[in-house]
Amino acid sequence: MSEERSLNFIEEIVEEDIRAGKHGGRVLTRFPPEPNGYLHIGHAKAICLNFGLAQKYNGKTNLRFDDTNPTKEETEYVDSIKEDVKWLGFEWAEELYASDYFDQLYDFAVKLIGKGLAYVDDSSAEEIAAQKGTPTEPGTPNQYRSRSIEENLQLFAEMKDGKYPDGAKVLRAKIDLAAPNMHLRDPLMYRIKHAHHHRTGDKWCIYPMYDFAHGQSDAIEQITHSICTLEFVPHRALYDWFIEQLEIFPSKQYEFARLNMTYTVMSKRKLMQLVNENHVEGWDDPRMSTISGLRRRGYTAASIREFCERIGVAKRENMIDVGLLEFCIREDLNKTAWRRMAVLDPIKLIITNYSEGQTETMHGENNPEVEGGEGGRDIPFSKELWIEREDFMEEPPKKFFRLGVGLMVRLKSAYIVKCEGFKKDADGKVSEIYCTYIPESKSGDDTSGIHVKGTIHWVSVQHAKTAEVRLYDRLFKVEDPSSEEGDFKDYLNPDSLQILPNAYIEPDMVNALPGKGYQFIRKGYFTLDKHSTPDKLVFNRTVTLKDGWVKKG
RNA sequence: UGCCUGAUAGUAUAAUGGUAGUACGACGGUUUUUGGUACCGUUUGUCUAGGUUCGAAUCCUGGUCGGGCAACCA
Repeated sequence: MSEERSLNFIEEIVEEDIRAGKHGGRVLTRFPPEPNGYLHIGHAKAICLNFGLAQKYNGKTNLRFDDTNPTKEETEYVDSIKEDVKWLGFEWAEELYASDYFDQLYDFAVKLIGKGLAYVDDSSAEEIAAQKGTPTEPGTPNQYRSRSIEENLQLFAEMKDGKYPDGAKVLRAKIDLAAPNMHLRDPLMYRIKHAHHHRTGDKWCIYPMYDFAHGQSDAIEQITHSICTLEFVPHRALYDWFIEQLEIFPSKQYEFARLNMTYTVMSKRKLMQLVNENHVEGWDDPRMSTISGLRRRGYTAASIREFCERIGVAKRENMIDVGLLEFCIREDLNKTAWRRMAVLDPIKLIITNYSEGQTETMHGENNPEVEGGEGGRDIPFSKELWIEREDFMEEPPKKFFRLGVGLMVRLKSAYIVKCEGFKKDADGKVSEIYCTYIPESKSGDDTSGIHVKGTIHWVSVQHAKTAEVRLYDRLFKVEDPSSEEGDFKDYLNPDSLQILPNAYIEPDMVNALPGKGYQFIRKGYFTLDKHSTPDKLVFNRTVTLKDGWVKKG
């Protein structure tokens, strides 16, 4: 197959570089998360991009933790990030940390001071902000800007040695206070933070800023293509400036548009708020856009990779319909999930002409999408069955292919039945449905000659097992909660989780495997929740089946 | 008022001066022991005004609209 697939703009850059013999054709990318939260589907896009690029062009990818702010970073996050990247199916060449380079970064800073390109500033944060000017007015230099190299060297060493409290001094690059690009107006390189670092402990009390750590780390690792999101475009000039002045490996930064998805939020800050304020059960709540949440919900790694492939990579702002993610998981699960029957909202159906106490064993295949069905399982059948309440109507409309008095349906993998009547309880609610079955219509051995439009699922009352089933809906009521008036949490969907404590499942489901997807026929795809136990089975609905039946009138 | 970016069906994404294509969605149909799947079909698009050219989504100029930038965050 030589199916021609078009390249995205980053692949074009890489191919051009390879063609030009840049770096001897070597490709080395990196995925550089800050370990201050859990990874979400937006990170998955970056992961697939970075690792995918390396795979495609015989390169490698480093996993580098951008841990330059000790007050926000924790080992718990490091561990979850590694787990998520692995689960997505990628292997990094090296596991690295920006904090591994603190000594080297310190030397880089000394070098810049020595070149007269950095100075220690005693101003407060407010003063520095004020002196930076505004986008339309240039900044103004202060008295510290003209300190001698010797004085700067000494002061910076003292900063490192812990002689000053937090905020007393910073190290700044001496570039241009009138630069149109605000990031070039003498940006901060180091700040004092007497804080414990999750890896370097108390060794340091000064920590480099992002701009004086990221590009330098890229250069140290000899990253060829440093890919990040659009908000870093204005940082690129600084990225290049430091590399040039330091005379280190010329890594290049390229930017793509981050992923936005409808009906969710995609920033660690907001996701953390949802967790901390208990709007969700945790970072891995199945409604969260986190990788761990999607995994617990029943999404497969393959479906997420496919999603990242389909959304593409470009430089324009985008808002992806969450429906595309749902399409990807349905497409995957349709081919792999075993079919089972479960009744979520039960009502009893009694077959009046079926003998009391009689049972039969029906057979159902595991997966009709696969040749041979991938084997099958036995399904016990008896006089009393649970069926879905919505599969019966007292006054069915014209195209209702389910039950109503006088209507016939096929019970999946069993007999055709005809509805003869029903009973209501004291509240006027339908409590039992009465049918007769057609003995000649047994599945696989049907000589009745009868053809019905509808097939419904069922579970034998005396053989049914119970399970808790959790139905998830979108977390927010609006497409883009972040762009709405007021707080994004005002737009949370109050009905995003519906718990059904007593659903009936066919007995074979006690053998359900954790991590495997099942299709509850006609209801959707489900998977075992992490809190499920043999005594109390708990299933999460991953996604519904596409519903082509639109009620009319 | 400055600088940086971007603009192609509803949503994404191709077409790299030469027939505007693909996917998801929507709509309609065929098949079906899941109103699922599969298959077939239909629908809708180059922000705008000029210019260059035999020919412009693509190149040039002006405008319009969107996003980002003034954290001791990344």
